[in-house]
Amino acid sequence: MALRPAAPRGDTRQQIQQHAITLFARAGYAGVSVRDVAAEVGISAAALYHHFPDKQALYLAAMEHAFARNESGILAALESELSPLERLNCFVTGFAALAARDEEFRKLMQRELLDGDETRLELLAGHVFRQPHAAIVALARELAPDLDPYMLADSVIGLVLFSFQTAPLRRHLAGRAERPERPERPEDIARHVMTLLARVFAHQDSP
Amino acid sequence: MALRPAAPRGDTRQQIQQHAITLFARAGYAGVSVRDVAAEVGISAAALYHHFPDKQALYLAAMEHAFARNESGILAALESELSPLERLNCFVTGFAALAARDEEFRKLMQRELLDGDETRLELLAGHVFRQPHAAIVALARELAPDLDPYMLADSVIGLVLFSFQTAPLRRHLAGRAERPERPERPEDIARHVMTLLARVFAHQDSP
DNA sequence: GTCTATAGCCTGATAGAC
DNA sequence: GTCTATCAGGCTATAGAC
Repeated sequence: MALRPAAPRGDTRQQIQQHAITLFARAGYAGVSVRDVAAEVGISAAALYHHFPDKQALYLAAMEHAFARNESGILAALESELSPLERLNCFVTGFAALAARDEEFRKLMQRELLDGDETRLELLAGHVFRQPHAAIVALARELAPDLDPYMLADSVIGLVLFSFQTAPLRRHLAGRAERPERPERPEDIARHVMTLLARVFAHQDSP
Repeated sequence: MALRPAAPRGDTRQQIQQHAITLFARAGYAGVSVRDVAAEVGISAAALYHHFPDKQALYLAAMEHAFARNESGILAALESELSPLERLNCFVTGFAALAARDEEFRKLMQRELLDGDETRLELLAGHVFRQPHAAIVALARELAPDLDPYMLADSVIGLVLFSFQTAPLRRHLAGRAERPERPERPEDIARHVMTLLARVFAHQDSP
């Protein structure tokens, strides 16, 4: 230790990626300039171009980094030995926690759904959605064989994510007096979603 | 008639708004230049500035136009004299049809949820969400008094919208062989959502 | 690996003729 | 109401010194 001056290592590239994630999540691809990212890192734009060939490559690398850092956590909950409903609960709880914890990740997903070309959608699918989605489809088949498992899987993910998407709109919707100022805790969202889903699955068990 | 040359009236302003909606929905505020809009309309950028003081005002006017043109349709379904569940069904069906019919409108909503400042979120809430949301909250209170009506209202809207949001991701998710090529008809989405919700509400009626 | 400097283009916005 | 011409500044990306 103490061999290196003060802060940085040879990881300028990773630092750039990290700041790029922050800015791209906040303002989107077109809303962020290469200069913006460089300034945030504390280097010149020319220096940044030493690490990435162009803006597109920087963006792609940032996305890959943002998606990869959440890859492991999502799937784990779905692979345990618990009962189907308990596995679903683990996923919903974990996914809500993730969406709350890594807002940049969530916003980048939303932006890709709007702007992503085939390359970037494939990146998003491969790193984030494909495996959990398949696992939830399988779960859906077990829990509600009479429903379309694909649509149901979409719905599960959508129920969790939409609560976060609409968060900025909330205070414009309710009468402030009537609506208590809720901090939108991810546990509350997860519990709500699981309440709905439990009823959906319970229905056919006692028709 | 035949008093006017060929096509245009004094509605250049509206034509600009219409093309602005198209472009802003496709690429977002930062991704569209004033020149882009002008070119699409077939006039110069300077001419456009005769109708709007600056880009921001153009964007706001375009949003207002896009939101206002869908204002009336959304609420109607919720105000009929049908039973609560039937009213909900009318809303879900109508909202899904709207989301499918006016993709620009849907994308602009998504973009505002990501980028909207307080002014623009208030615009979105006032024109699109406030009244239907309140009506669904009231419906939720009737149909499931033991659930949080606000979260439930969010969930209803989210269930419908998320299916459209994730549409571009679909073909990257499923094994093509396993997954039939579905054109994602809004009726199918509405029926699926209502199947889920009917089970949610049925549960307490026969516990 | 970082800098300054700069090329070449695009941007929002304006001036003034018609 | 529309145009051409233009401004000042920002953009991506590169060149070349250190």
